[in-house]
This record gives sequence, C-alpha cells and structure tokens, in this order.
Amino acid sequence: MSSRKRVTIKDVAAATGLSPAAVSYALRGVQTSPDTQERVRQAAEELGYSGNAVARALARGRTGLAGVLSGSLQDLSEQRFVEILGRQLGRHDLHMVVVDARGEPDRERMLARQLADRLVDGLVISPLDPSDPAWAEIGEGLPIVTVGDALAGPTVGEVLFDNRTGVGLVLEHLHRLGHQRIAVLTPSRPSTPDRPAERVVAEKCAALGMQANVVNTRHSMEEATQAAAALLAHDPRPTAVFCLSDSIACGVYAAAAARGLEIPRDLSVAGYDDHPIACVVAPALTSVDWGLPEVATAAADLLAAAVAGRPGPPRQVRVAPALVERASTAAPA
Amino acid sequence: MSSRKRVTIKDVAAATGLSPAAVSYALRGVQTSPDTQERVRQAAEELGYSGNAVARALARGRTGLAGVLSGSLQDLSEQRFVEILGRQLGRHDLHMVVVDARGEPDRERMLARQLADRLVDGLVISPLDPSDPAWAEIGEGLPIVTVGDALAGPTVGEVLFDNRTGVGLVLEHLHRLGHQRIAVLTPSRPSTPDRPAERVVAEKCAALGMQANVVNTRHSMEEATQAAAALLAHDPRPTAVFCLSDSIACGVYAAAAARGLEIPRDLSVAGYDDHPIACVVAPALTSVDWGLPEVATAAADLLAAAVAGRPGPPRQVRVAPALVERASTAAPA
DNA sequence: GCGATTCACTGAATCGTTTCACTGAATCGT
DNA sequence: ACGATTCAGTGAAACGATTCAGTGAATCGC
Repeated sequence: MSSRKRVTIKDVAAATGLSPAAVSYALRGVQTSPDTQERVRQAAEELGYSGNAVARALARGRTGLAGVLSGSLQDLSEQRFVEILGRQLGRHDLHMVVVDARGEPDRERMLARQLADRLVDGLVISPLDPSDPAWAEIGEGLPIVTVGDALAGPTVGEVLFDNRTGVGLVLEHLHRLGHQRIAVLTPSRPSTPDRPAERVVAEKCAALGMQANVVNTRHSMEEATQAAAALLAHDPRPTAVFCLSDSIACGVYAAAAARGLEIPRDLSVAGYDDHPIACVVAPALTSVDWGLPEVATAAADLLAAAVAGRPGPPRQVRVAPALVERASTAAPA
Repeated sequence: MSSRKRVTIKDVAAATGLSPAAVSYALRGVQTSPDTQERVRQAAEELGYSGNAVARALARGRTGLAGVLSGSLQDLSEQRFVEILGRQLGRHDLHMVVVDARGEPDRERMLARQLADRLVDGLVISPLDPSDPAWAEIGEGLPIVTVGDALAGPTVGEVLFDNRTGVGLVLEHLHRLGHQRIAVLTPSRPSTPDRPAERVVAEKCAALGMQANVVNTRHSMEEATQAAAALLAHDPRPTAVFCLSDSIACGVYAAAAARGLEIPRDLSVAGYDDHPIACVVAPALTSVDWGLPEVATAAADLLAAAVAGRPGPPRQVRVAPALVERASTAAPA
C-alpha cells in the first residue's frame, strides 16, 4: 500500500529544527510559544504527519478504547445497546472494541482475558455467567462496568436490572390472564443453568402455581423459530410463551405463523427488553421496558469516570422494569 | 483498582533467570527448549503474566484490530452487518473497533482519520460519501475494504452492491403494480445529495415515468416515523413508499398505523436490505435481499488477506440484489 | 578429532510517543 | 541591580514488548 515510510514525530522535529519533545508539546499546545506551535503545526501538515496511536497509548498508558463484551450480539436489543453505548462513550472520547461471546460462557471468559491485556482502558459487559470466579482476577487489573447482573469480582460500576421484578411482571400478567401452562424460551446455554434470570423464572412460576416448560435457545430469530416450532408441536400446547428477549419473541411469531396459530387467540407471547420493533410486529408485542438508553448512558458514564481516574466507590445504578402491555397477550381460549 | 503493579515480561525473566528475549521466544514456543518453555509458562502463570497488547502492537506493527466504520448504526441491517462481520473477522484473529458516522459525512471522514493513525490494521467501511477526496489520502496508508459503493481512493478490496439493479427491481415492481405517485425515503443527509443510490432512484423514476417525492430522513425508526407522518399527511398522498432501509420501512409502518392506513390496501411499502424482521412485521415486508452474510464474509476475507500481507491486486466482489415480494406491496386502490 | 552446523539463549536496538529533570535566557518584583 | 520565577526548549529515560546479530556450547558428518 504505502510506498513511502510512515512519517514520525522525528521527521517533524528534523523539519522544524526542534527536538521531538518540543514537537510533542507544541502539537498539544503546551509549554511552547505560539509561533513555534504554528510552525510545528504547519510542518506536520506538510509532511502529512498524524501521530501513532499505538505509541501514544504505550507512553500514556491509555488506548482510548473501551471493550464491549456482548453476551450475544444476535440479540436485537444488544445490538441496540451497542449502538447507544457507542454514542455515549463517544462523548467521553472513547471508542468501542466490540466482541461477541455468542452465548458461550467459555468464550466470554476468553474474550475478557484477551481484552484485559491492556488493549482497552475498561470493559463494559452484560455477563452471561456473572458468577464465574474468573471475574475477580480480570476485574483486578481493569475497570469493569457490568450491565444486568452483579459480577463475582471487583467493578467500578454496576447497572443492575431487577430481573426478579421484571420476570415477575410478565408472569403475573400471564397468570392474571388465566394462563396455567406456559413455556419460557431463554437464551442461556445448558452450561449455565444458574443464570439469575432463569432462577427467578422457576421460583416465580412455582410461587404462582404455574407450570413452566423452560427451553434453551439462542437469540437468533432462526434458532428461536426452530425451538418454538418444537415447543408448539407439543401436546398439550402451552397457552403462552414468555421469551427472554424480543428477538426470540420474533422467532415465536414466525413459528406460530408457520403453524397457523393466531396470536393472541391461540397463543399469547411476551417478550423482554422492549425493542422498538415490538410496536411494529403484528400483533404488537407485550414486553418489558428497561429504559435501554438510560442504561447505556449510565454504563458509559460509569466507565468513563473510572477510566479518567476519577475516584469514588463503585457506583450502583438500579433500573426498574415496566411492563408494556400490547396486543400479543390475552386470556387463553 | 489494581494495587500491585502490572507484571511485565521482565518480571517473568527475573523469576526464571532468563533474558526478556528468551521469555518472549519461549511464550511463543520458538527457539527454545521444551523444558524452558514449560518453565517459563509456569512462571508466567504463577505471576499472573499476560502480555501487554499495546507494547506488542508497537513492536510488531500490528494491533489485531479492524476498524468498522458504519454509516449509521441505527440501521438494523448495519447492526446485523456488524454482528456477522465480527464473527468473520474473528476467524482471522481480528477484533472490531466499531464507530458510527451517524449519517454525517464529516463525522465519517473524521473517524476514518482517527482510526487510520495506526490504531487499526485495516478498515471496513460502507461509505456515506464514497466520492470524498479524503479517501485517497486515507487509503494510502491503510488497507481499506469498502462495502456498498466504490471509493474515491485506493482500496484492497471492494464489495460492491449493484444499486442500479436493486433500486430498479423495486421501482419496476411498484410500476408494474400500477403506482404512479410514490415517495422515496432515504437515509442521506442533505449534504450528500450525490450518493449513488439516490441518483439511481431519480434516473429510474424518470425512465419509468413515475413521479417520485424523495425525502431525507435517518435510519432511526422514530425519525423515519416522523418523516413518514409528514409524507402521509400530504395531499395527494403517495400510493407507495420505497424505503432505502428496512428500519425506515418500520417507521413507515408505525406512521401508517397511527394514521389508520392499512398496508397494502391504502399504501404499499417496500424496504431495502431484507432484514430478518421483514418476515415478522405485518404485513410481511417486500424488500431487496443482498445476501448480507456473504457480503460480510467477503469483506472480512478481503481485509484479512490484506492485513496478513498477502499480495494481490484489489479484488472486487459484486453482489446481485434479489427482490423478495411479500405482502406489503399491492396495486393502488 | 576437527571444522561446520545447529541450538538455546543474550544484549542491545527498535517501535514512536510522552514525560521527567534540567538549562539557559528572559522577566519579575523590589 | 540582584535573586527568584517563569518560559521555551532539550536530552534521556520511560512504556513493554519483538527481533536482529552474535555467542558459547553441543552436535554433526566424515
């Protein structure tokens, strides 16, 4: 590609007859006379000089990069989260390194380790497996902000979802409508049956005296469609499906359509996270709103504060869920 | 956070009585005896050593990072593109730095410059303003793969959409159905009226003798909803709306619902990019499929090849569009 | 048994910045 | 006019790896 060599600060120094140190100062407008600054700026412009971010990062001990470790980027809501988070991190001059655990806790741990090697200044993570002891070690050397569940290790900030309430809102809603035999589609892998959200589902169903068939799938619409198809072929068929993401709910819509089931007449469907498309699918999807924009903003601010070295105890932000009742849930036939 | 200092290669060297160089070699399993390697590995483990990615990047001249410059991350299809691209880049041991131009060409140029400062090994970009002369300079020093439109500068690979055909498929479809007065919702900012896709729209409409009202909006569903609301309040109302993304189409759905218009009876709607939700919205959305997974794979492979220094001329991949007719388009009333 | 090759490892240079500790000159207050 | 501050700028030491050139020792072929 580039035939001629990269131009460094030394080249600018040579061109201006200054020392590299002076150039470094001048370019940042400190400790130098205005006319020197102008002279340096001009020379830099002419030579086409544009720093070397890696060298700068090594010297200053900061890369300006924030790691974002998504549990599953296939989920529409996580995609949206990344979009908004990026916008908010940008306000603090941080860029995102986005990596995707794809629902696999092992991969999540591996990626966190990789990123922690000083490539990123901090990490935002919505953990698949918040109880993994590895977090203690990783959080030791790197500012972490966790989103969703509390982490088994030190963090600089936590944006915690009250999943107990969130799950409760949906299950009580379905219970109130008269559903007794429901299915729950969760994005967990079998290897982490202990995820907080799922534990809450089991507890709450038991408390309400509902019979719940909990099925694991992934966030991809395609896989959720398959899982839902299997579920709906079951006899007796559940009267309602609670999906732990709106992406999964979309999969259920597709499976229901394929089977000729009409929502909500033949089947109630509830989602989770309240993605904007919940209003556009038909029938409009009942879901649980967490105020994702505020969540992302809080996460970004917490991380930025820690990266900038602003002191303070790990701050917690608790976000409350709100059930948004739409047209996809009704009393069973 | 971390009370004790970061452990470096020198610490491992001291612990094993070797030189830093030897440790460096041993950890990569070259030029050292097996038992030394084992000894080093063990010491590294005990000390909790885990390289410093920045220092490594400086020494080797590679960061292992690929920049991904999205035109507008609000677009569901771009989000999906990022997800798949990340998966494919991962196969080549590249992580993604994801940045969002948010539809602003100026921001796009600024971000490209920022990333180009050796922070990333290469850049994947779906350009908002492919004709910007700045690309020449940026592409000079950095492997770039462009997705969508050809860039006004050197690249190592191009995945080109045949927008002429893609736009033509939709417009001909609408024309065939009998639509004469249509609206086109594009995500462009007014500052780049010259984007290839839009130019094609104008040409094709003229060729078909259709009257097209081209309106700029953004990829966010909310903004598209507003733009569509204004559009639908117009008298005479267009009989069809062609949206240059499925996200925008979702906005039109919302606006149509708010106005009590039934799709496709009162209004035909066509999308672009064929996101999976096109099947789930109601009525199912007519859209144009580009084979996004293949596009992302091609882009990742092209970039990885260039980053790895494999030679070869800039390869071009042209992808052909396919119209997917669903239930959102019909003959006007 | 002897020169040539391989092997395992070392020391020092390198990557391109930033920053610390100085220095000589100019400016200051008194 | 004199000691004390600022100011603009320098040289060298970080930052933490990789890698080049070199060095003894062991191994090889013959």
